Amino acid sequence: MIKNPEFTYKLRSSGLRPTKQRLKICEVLFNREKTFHFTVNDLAKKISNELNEKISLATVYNTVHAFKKKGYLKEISIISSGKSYFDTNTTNHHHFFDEGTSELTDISEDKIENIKINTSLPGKKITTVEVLVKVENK
Amino acid sequence: MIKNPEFTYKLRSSGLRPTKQRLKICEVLFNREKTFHFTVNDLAKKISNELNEKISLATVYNTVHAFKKKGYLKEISIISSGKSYFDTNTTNHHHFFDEGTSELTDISEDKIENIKINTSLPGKKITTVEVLVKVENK
DNA sequence: ATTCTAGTTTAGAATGATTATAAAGTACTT
DNA sequence: AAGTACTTTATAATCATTCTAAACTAGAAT
Repeated sequence: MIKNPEFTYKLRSSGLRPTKQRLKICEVLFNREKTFHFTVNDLAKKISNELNEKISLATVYNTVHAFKKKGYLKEISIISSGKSYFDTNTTNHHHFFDEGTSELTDISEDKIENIKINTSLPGKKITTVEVLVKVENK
Repeated sequence: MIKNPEFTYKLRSSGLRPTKQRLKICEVLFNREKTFHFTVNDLAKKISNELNEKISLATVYNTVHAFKKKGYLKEISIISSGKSYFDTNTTNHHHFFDEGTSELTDISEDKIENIKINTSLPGKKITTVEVLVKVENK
């Protein structure tokens, strides 16, 4: 259980002012055992449940992005710019994603060797395994 | 090079009326050698370049969804519902994605055996490899 | 302590992708 | 040729996200 002073230090040492909004967001995000997966909206809701005064949605957005830039958060998902991508290749296959150009290229299934997953979720069965290989210019 | 009569048949046989809009969209999507990755907007632009009369954007959306439902298109990306997901786990790791509940669960990197990719893109280097394991109820 | 300044927060407007609506049009059966 | 269910369409509505510009505040300088 990390406490306030530590968050203050953490923020300050990365060049972010430890405002009360940011400290609160730290508490919500990092005072937990398990990983937290969330959308900005999830987070905003969680905050307003735990707090009397509210933090502006814009601030939550700002903070999440600031934390991401400092490496305290990772953005999951691959192409998540509010657009859906479609593919005329409906077979199981994988993708290269060029981080510079945002271009996708197919990787046919047989180019990636059988993926062994040594863990499982109780009561669930696997439907698909998708690999995304992110690339950038050499 | 698939021709119009074949698309007409294809559509009809899956219960979709072969309207001229759908036939045009078929041409744009399926008369090509390489896989086509696109957003609805990309597709709409491509159509209006090749066509005098325009097809309404709503129709392009409708058609893409109809084709997806029939299995003629695949939606790429993993979580692409116009939201970004963030993760407090900033280490390299993978995910289970529950298609029923949309929940994400981490898979730590050591639970998936080293992935061999027997292909490459010229001039590019790999930065990350992400695996998404989609699951559903047994 | 007070002042100053750059960094922050905020409400609300703006944007962009997507979905909903409901009226007009069309394919296909009879 | 007519009827009906399926389609298309323009436009409005919605939702996530970003922008804006004014008010606020942390920490440095005085």
